[in-house]
Amino acid sequence: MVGRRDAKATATAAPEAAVPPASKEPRTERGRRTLRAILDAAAEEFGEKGFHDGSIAGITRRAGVALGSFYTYFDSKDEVFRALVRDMSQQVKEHVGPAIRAATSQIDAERAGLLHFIRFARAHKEIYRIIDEAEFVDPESFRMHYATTADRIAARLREAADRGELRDDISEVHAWAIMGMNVFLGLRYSVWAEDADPEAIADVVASMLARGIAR
Amino acid sequence: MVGRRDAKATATAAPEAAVPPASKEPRTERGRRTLRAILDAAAEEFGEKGFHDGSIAGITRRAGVALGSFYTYFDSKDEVFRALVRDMSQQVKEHVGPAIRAATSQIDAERAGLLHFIRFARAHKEIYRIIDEAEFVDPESFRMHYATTADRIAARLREAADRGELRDDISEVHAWAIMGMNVFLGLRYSVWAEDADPEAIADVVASMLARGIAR
Amino acid sequence: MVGRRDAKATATAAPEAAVPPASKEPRTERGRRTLRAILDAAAEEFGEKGFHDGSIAGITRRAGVALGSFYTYFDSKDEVFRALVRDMSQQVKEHVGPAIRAATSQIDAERAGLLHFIRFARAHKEIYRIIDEAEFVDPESFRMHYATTADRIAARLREAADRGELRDDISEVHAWAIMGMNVFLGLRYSVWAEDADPEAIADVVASMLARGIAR
Amino acid sequence: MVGRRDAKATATAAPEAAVPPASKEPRTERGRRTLRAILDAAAEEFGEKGFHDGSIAGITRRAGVALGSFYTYFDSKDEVFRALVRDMSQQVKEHVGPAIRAATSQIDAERAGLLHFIRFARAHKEIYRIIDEAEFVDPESFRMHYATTADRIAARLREAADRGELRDDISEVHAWAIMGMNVFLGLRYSVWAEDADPEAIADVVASMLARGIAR
DNA sequence: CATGAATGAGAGTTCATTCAT
DNA sequence: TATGAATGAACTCTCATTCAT
Repeated sequence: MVGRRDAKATATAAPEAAVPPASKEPRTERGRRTLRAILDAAAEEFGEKGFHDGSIAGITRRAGVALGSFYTYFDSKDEVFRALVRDMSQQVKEHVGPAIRAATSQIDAERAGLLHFIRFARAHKEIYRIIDEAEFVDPESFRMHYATTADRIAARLREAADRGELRDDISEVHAWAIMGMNVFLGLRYSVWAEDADPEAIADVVASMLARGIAR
Repeated sequence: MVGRRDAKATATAAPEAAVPPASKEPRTERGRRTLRAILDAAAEEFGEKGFHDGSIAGITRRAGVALGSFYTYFDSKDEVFRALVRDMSQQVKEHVGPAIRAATSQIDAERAGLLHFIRFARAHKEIYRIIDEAEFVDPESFRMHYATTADRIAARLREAADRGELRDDISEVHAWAIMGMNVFLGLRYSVWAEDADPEAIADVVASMLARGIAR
Repeated sequence: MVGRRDAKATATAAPEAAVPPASKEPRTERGRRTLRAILDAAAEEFGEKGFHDGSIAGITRRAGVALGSFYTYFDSKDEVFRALVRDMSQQVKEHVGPAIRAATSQIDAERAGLLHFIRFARAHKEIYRIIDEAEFVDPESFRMHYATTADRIAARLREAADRGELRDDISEVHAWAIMGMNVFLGLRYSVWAEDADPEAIADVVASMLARGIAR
Repeated sequence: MVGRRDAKATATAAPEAAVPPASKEPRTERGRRTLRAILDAAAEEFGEKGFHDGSIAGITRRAGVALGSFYTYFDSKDEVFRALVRDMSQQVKEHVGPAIRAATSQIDAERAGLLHFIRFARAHKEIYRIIDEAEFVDPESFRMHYATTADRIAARLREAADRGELRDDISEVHAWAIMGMNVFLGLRYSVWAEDADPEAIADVVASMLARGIAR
C-alpha cells in the first residue's frame, strides 16, 4: 500500500520537490486554484486526524470539490501525504534558515534556529502530526527530512569550528543532539502547551551550548 | 520478541499498568501462556508493520492461536497497543535506571543514561515504531511516556544542582533538551544504522554537557 | 425471576413440553439447582435484551455458573428459548384459567380473563419480549401458543353459545378478536404504562362484549 | 445502537417520511434508481429472513448492486430497517384510510378498516415480520406505529360518539381493543392462512361491534 | 476538468459451541 | 458435573480508487 516508492524520488530532480507530481500539474488557472485548495485541505485533514484516520473524502469536503477531483491531481492518498511532508520540510527550512544566517556568532545562530523553530511550530502545529507520521507512512520522506536537516546543522557547525568559533572535535553527533533538542522543545513548548517564553527557552539552550551544565 | 514479561505478567504487582485489562486476566496456567504469546506476537507485528498495517489476524497467526482467542485477553486492537506502549516504556526505565543510579557524578549519570538507552534501542528496535506511533494511536500513553521521562530527568538534575554538582539555573528545559538529544541519537545510531560506537557517542555528549561546544 | 417453576420441573407430567430436553434432565439435586438458576437467568437475560442481543455468556453470568455448564442442560441457545416460551405460555394459562372457570356468566368469564391477564403481564413484563420474539426465533412455539389459546377461547365461547348465553353465530373469528384485544390491552396497559385501573379496563371491554359500541 | 433518532424526522417535512437520511439523498437519477432497488430488496430480505438473519450482503445481492453501495444510502443496517418500518406504517395508513373515510356509518367505517387491512396484509405479508420485529430492533418506531394508529382510531371513535353514533363512554381502551382485534385477525387470516373470506370476517366483527356477543 | 455513484477487498469484532482439564 | 479457554465462521462497516456522465 505504501511500499511502491519506486522511480519517483529520482524523478523529482529539483531538491525542493515539485509539490504535485509532474505528470499532473494543472494547466489552467482554475486547475491551479483547485490544486491549492486540495493541498491546504489535506494539511488540515491530516493535521487534525492523522494519515490513517484522515480520508480523501474529508479532504475534498474541506476543499469544497468533488471526491473524484482529487485524482485529477494526485495518484493516491500516499502521494498527497508525500507532497505535504516535503512541503512542510521546505517551509521549516525557509522560515528558520534566514534567521540562522543573520546571526553573528555560531552559538547565537543555534539560538536563533531554535527560537524561530518554536515560533514556526506554534503557528503550524500540524507539522508534528505530519512529519512524525511520515515515519510510518512514507519512511523515505521522513529520513530525507531529518537526514538533510542534520546535514545542514553539521555543515554549519563544522564551518564554525574551522573558523575557530567552536570546539574542534565537533561532529555529526553534535548535529543530531542539537536537532533532537530542538524537536523535543518544540513538541513540549509549541504543541503541548505554550506555557513558556520562546526567547527564554532559547536563552537557556544557548547558554547550555556555550558552556555546558556543569557548575 | 520483547522479553522478560515474566515477572510482571504474573505478579502485576507494579501499580503502573496491568498489561491485560483486569477483567480479562487469565485464571489458568494455559491462559497465562496464551496471553504471553499474544503479547510477544503483537510486539513483533506492530514493530514490523506498524499499528495500522498490522492486523489482529497477523498477531494471532504469529502467536499460533485462533483469531478469536485474541479477544479473550483484549477488548480491541487499540488495547493491545496501549498495553504494549506501557510495557515498552516500563522496560526502558527498568533497563536504563540502574545504570544512571550507579554513576558517581551527574554528568556521568547522563552519559550512562544515553549509553544504555542506545544499547537498549539496538536490541529493541521496535521501540521507536511502537512508542512513536502512539502519538497517533494512543496520545494519552505517548504523552505519559515522555512527560514522566522528562520529569524523572528534571528531578535528578535538580537534585544534582542542589548538591552543587550542576549549574543552579537548571530547569525543565534542560530535561527536555537532554531527552530530545537521547531520543534522536538513539534513532540515528541504533535504529537507522549502528555505525558508531555507543561509548564514543556517549563521550561526545557527556563532554558537551560538561562544558558546552564553544571553544 | 420467573417464579414457580418448582411444581412443573419435577412433574413434567403434562404432555406440553418438558422444560429441559428429556435427554439432559439433571440427576442430582445440585444439577436441579443449576438448571433452575440457568432457566431463571435466561428469562431475565432475554426479557431485558431480547433473544439476539442476549447471550449465553450473559445467562451464565447471571446464573453464577461457568459458561460451559450451560451445555450440560441445553443443546443450544434456541433450545432454552423454546423452553422459555413454552413455560411462559403455560404460566399464563395456569394463572388466567382458574379465574375464567370461576366466573358465573360468559361475559364475566371474558372479563376475568382480561383482568387476570393484565395483572399477570404487569408482574411478568418479559412475557411480551419472549413470546413475541418467538415469531422470529421459534415460529413453531409462537404459533402453538396463539393457536391453542385461540382454540381454548373458541371452545368456551361455543359452549356458552350452546348453553344459550351467547349469540348462536359465535365462531373462531370471535375468539381471535378477543385474543387480539387482550394482547394489545396488555401491551398498552401493562408493559407500556400502568396508567389505568385493570378493573376499569376489564369493565369497558366486558360492556363492549355485552352490547357492542353502537348507541 | 438504535437510539440516535436525530432531527431528521422533523426536518423532512414531507408527510411520506424521508426514507433515506437527508445527508445521503441521491442527487442523480441513477442514484434514485439504486436507492429504490435497495429499499425494495431490504423489504424482501427482512420480510423473508427477519432483521437478524437478514444481511446487508443479502440485500445488495437482491438489489444487484455492490455491497458498498448500500452505505452510499444508509448509515447502518439499523437505519434501513427503521426506514422500512416507517415506510410500511405509512403504506398501511394510506391504503386503509380512504376506505374508512368513505364509510357512511361508524360501524361501517370500522368494518371497512378491518376489511382493507386484511386485504393489504394478504398482499404484503412482510408487514408483520417487519413491524413486529421493530419491537426488538427499533422500539421507537414500533411504539410510534401503534401509538399513532391507536390515536387515529380513538379520534374517529370520539367524533362518532359526539355525533351520537356511538356510545358516549367511548375511550382509548376501545381504540386499543379494536386495533388488537384487527392485528390478530390479520395475522390469522392473512399471514397464517387465507382460509376465510375477508368480507365475512369483516361482517362478523362489525356485528360484534354493533351489538356485542351476548344473546 | 469536474462530479459523485459504484465497487469490493479487507479488517475488526462477536459469540455460539466445543473440549481439555 | 463444572470450568473457562479456544475456535472460527459470519457479519458489519470503511474507504481508496475507478468510471460513466
